Amino acid sequence: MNIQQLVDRGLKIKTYTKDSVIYEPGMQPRYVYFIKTGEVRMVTVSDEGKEFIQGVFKAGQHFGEPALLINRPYLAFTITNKDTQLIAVNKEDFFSLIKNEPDFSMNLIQTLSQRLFYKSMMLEELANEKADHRLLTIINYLLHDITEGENLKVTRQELADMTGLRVETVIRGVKMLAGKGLIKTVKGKIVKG
Amino acid sequence: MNIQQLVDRGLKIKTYTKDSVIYEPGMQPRYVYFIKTGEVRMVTVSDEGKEFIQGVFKAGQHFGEPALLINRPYLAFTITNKDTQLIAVNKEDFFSLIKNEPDFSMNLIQTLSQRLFYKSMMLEELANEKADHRLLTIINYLLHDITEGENLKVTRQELADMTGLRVETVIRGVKMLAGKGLIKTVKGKIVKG
DNA sequence: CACTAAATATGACACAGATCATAATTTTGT
DNA sequence: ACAAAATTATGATCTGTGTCATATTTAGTG
Repeated sequence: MNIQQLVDRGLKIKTYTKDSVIYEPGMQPRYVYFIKTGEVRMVTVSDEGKEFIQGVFKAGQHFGEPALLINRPYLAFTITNKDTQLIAVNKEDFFSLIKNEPDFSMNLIQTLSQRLFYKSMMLEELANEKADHRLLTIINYLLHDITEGENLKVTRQELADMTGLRVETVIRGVKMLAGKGLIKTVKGKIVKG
Repeated sequence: MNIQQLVDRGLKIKTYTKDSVIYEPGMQPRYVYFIKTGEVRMVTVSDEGKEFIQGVFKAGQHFGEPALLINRPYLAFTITNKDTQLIAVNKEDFFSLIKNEPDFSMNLIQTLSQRLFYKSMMLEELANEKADHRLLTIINYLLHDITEGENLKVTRQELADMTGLRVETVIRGVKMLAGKGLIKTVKGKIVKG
């Protein structure tokens, strides 16, 4: 099932401006959201206001399935990173997608597996590893998605919010890793290759 | 799909004694494991030998799907907590289960969703929260599975390995939480109610 | 019931990373 | 090309939890 097919079925496209909140912790889930254009981040926020990035979702992807499927209130905020168009698919329709479209079902299983893999990796890092190790792991993970010579389009703050560290620690850590030759930086940007 | 049906199909039951390693990090996954009897833990281990418990799986459950489904080497060890009987289902059979048994497929999706939920919760805790908060969160999570008056059958070491803390910190933390009346303990055991 | 092993407990000290303050650099918008 | 904003950078402290050492209590075994 892709976006076009959902549109063909007559589902409405909702438009959100950058930094809109789609849902927040405690809300009872009613939809799965398919992203037509734009990008969202899923973040949990501590009492002291510190953010942790649970995931980032882009055009063509969907989010919010787990809470809907196990019928539990959301744990996280989901917030648009850019102007974003979403299609909200209700519970009934989503369940029938799973039941009636084997390809979609298989795809969903693999998507969930991938997310589990990432979270397992990060849990190990947060539970057991120090700042430098955490940073190197995420950076290498993110470098997979880009080509030689390109640079990572993430700020130190975002790296901090993915690793549970503070910006200052990330800044010092990245500098140290670059010094040791474990990563390459150009004008502060982390570069692949 | 349940264990009996797998046996009926002629799949072999393999027996492992307590503390046997089923698979370890780096190995290429070939099977999904269904547990007939016993219990296994999935743990990642840091360079310094510190364990983190990624999950515990009991009779009737299966494990090892994500790595197989996305075709990536294991991140974790899986080790039996007791004498355990397993049925190893190969990739082909597992994929055909998903394709041909809609109920199994739906069930798997919900299982994966539940695991994601747990991991998201723990990531937030490890990234943003201090020892006491982490402890209270896990303890409350574990208390869900037992009835009033019963006590948690986990050691402080196991709590430590689930939260990324050290035993001593868990011991002090549990004592503190009990002192504040946030949890109840009897002879050191954490009791529900 | 005694003996042993495992789990819980407690104190003293060390240290990675948080926190706070302030500055330099790079990016963005007009 | 310039100003404002965002990001990166750096130094000085503070602090929660790790580390180490040793003791006490509880559980398990013949």
